[in-house]
Amino acid sequence: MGVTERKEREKEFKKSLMLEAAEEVILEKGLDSLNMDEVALKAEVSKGSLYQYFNNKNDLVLGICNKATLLLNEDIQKVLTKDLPGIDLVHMIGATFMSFVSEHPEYFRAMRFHDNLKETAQLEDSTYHHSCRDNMENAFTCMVRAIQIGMQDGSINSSYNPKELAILLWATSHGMVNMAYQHQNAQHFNLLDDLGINLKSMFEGYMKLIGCGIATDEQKKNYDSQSFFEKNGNA
Amino acid sequence: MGVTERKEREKEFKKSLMLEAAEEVILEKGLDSLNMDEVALKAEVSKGSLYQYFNNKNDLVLGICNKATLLLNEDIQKVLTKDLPGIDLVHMIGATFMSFVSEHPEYFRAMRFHDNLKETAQLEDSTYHHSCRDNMENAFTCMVRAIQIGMQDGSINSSYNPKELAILLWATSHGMVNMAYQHQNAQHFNLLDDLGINLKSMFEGYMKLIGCGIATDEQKKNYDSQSFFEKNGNA
DNA sequence: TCAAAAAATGACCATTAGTCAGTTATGGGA
DNA sequence: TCCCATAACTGACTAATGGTCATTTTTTGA
Repeated sequence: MGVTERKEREKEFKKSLMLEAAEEVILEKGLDSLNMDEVALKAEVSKGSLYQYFNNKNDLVLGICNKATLLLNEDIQKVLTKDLPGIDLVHMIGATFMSFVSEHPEYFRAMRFHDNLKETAQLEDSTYHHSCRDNMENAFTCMVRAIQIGMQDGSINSSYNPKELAILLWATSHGMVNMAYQHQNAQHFNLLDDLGINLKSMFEGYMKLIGCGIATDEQKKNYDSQSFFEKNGNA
Repeated sequence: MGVTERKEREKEFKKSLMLEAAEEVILEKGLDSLNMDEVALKAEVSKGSLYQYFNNKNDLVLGICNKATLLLNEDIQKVLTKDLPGIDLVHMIGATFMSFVSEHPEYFRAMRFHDNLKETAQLEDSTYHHSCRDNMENAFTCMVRAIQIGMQDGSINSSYNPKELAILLWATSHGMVNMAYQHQNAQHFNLLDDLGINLKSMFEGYMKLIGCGIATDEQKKNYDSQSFFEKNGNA
């Protein structure tokens, strides 16, 4: 028969239409003023139908976050296929994240929404939570891989622990991307206003910073390489 | 008489009581489930009174953000009074931010709320918006000063533009602080779970990163020092 | 053609931000 | 001390919106 399979496909298709309607609303009015009645109207279904496909409003937004993390993860994985020194892969992963957010601000909003929900207990009743988390973990693993490649080919200082370094790069690049997002999307974000900003070259500045550091050579001997994580196994 | 002055003081005092009530609610239930009825109840005033002191719910949260930014700014300014090399001042400013967020998660939430509102038009009808912005700008200026001091005393590489470097450090340290916040406050934030984390030493890792960079010496000659901002004045 | 199952609907409910007409408290002048 | 004008306070009310569910419509397979 294959009826159930066909229904499943149709269901997924209808879901995707509803997600697209929601994305449009977010692009137009922002995530804060997303409301279910409007999504239903835009998707040309009733509110009740909407709730047949999504558990609740959070679930709907996490559905968008799921698309976002899938897309980002795909882009980042593609970077790892390139035959380049590890440091360049790290660079490209960061640049990929940067342009992803610039091109899809509504996806970044959905991803921040997911981060915010992590503070609450409401995450469990979404079908998308685990998928979003897995996608981001996968992307993070790509960063670790790029670092490991760099340590092997001699382009990245191998005195770091790869995963620990990945965490630092993950956190700092999120900070950069977030600032870029705000500069692009927030009317009241003034920090960069009195400087002519080119986001691409600001990111290059970031890469230079983590590449070379800010200390003078005289200072550098004061730094050592010990891990910043507690060792679990010792007394 | 001084009656109006006294009334003004009393009004400020009552405002502060209401803000404290709101902070308690945020600490207990999180910012998302903050509701005005509960704040009114906790502050032992009617809802109507609450709205006589604050324009709306956003205004109330920005009132907390105002306290937060005042406090943070005060802490950061104190750092600049120390007689230390500039690089150490930068270090201390970051560490100050880090422990501020760790000790006052509800204040950090309010600050993120403010950042989020910057994307909307709703900011104008808050009395606190400009104050919050000024406080953060002030803290940012402290970072610039610390960098300038470091360039003069030879502890920071002076090939950077101080303000541009401050922006990079501002963004990246926000990223670090945000990750630390999530690790401490979000049940569903798993990224650091399989590592024993000590936030203080993770921050040291960050300082080492921006201090020394990640590249090998061989790689470093590939970086140059050009500004990442467009020059405004040229053709 | 028909009955059972699945899907869709929108009126309805509950919560909560924000309002406002009416009440109470305050302060200064007679 | 009384009185009234002003300021402060109150909570019932409205509007908006997330979420539900009894009913209707559509689909399916015999």
